[in-house]
Amino acid sequence: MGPAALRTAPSWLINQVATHAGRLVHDGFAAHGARGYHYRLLAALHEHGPASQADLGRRCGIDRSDVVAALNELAARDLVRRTPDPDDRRRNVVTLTEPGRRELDRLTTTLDQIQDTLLAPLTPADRTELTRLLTALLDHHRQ
Amino acid sequence: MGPAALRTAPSWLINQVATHAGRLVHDGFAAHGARGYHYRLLAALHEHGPASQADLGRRCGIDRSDVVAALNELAARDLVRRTPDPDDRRRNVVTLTEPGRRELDRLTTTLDQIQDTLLAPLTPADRTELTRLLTALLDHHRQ
DNA sequence: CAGAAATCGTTGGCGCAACCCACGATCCCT
DNA sequence: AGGGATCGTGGGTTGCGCCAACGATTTCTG
Repeated sequence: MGPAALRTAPSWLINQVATHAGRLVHDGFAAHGARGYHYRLLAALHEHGPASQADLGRRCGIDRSDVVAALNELAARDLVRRTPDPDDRRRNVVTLTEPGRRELDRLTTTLDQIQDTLLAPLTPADRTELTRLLTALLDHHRQ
Repeated sequence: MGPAALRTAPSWLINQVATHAGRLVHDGFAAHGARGYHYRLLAALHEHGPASQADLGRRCGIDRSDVVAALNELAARDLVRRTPDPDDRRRNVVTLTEPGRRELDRLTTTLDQIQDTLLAPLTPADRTELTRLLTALLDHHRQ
């Protein structure tokens, strides 16, 4: 699959692997009625505590407008609570609920299993090496 | 950017790097009025010669219906020619035109430069290693 | 302190990639 | 002669990443 001129291009390889990984994550999350944005938001809330929507967006690298939609869906399932911020009436304070924390745990478990599936063909040393290389790329291309 | 729980997950790292790479490719191709599908189709035509649309789709891993749209755009710019197949009237024979070959050359040059930009922080040995690891993942996840 | 500038939540939109389904036309195999 | 597969095409959907604009509010600043 894919022209030979591309099969050796790292940008192509990365894209293909990312597509496969994305399918795994998508399917795994879909079984819980969730998607990537939901997990990111729940995880960010769990790690740094309640935050405004704009802050959440910055933490997760999600656009403010997309945060709105994802939070609507999370709030509809009571995984998250939106409260007006008394100190700044422009803001909402978003809080992780107890069901939200449990759902996050389930999604995290799913995600861990996916890592194993994804990295199945690699030795532990190779996995470390891959992480190192990807991290180096990411750090460099992040200013 | 991104919850800490994700920052070490390979699926996340791969996705982030793929997003950066995708932006580079997108911008580079956009300067030529092209996108990923266009390049893939042109490259496949150049490598294996004329083909039916369905064959092209299989070569490139692009859905038949998406091949139609992309070929419409390529044909409108005379980069590709669609001819009814005399041996099978269901099929079109898609051919790379001379302008198409030249455009492919330009896109290939652009893509090569992008690889350098993308892999800038890695030593030659690291680049080889990254390619090896990604290829291993890709091979494994194709049954 | 008043007015300008920035921020926040929200709505609505765009593009790309990857899919799916259904149709009529055509071909292939029994 | 039929049934089943294949082909091109048109119509959708989803996820993710963006951008523009708006009214409400807060902060900065002159």
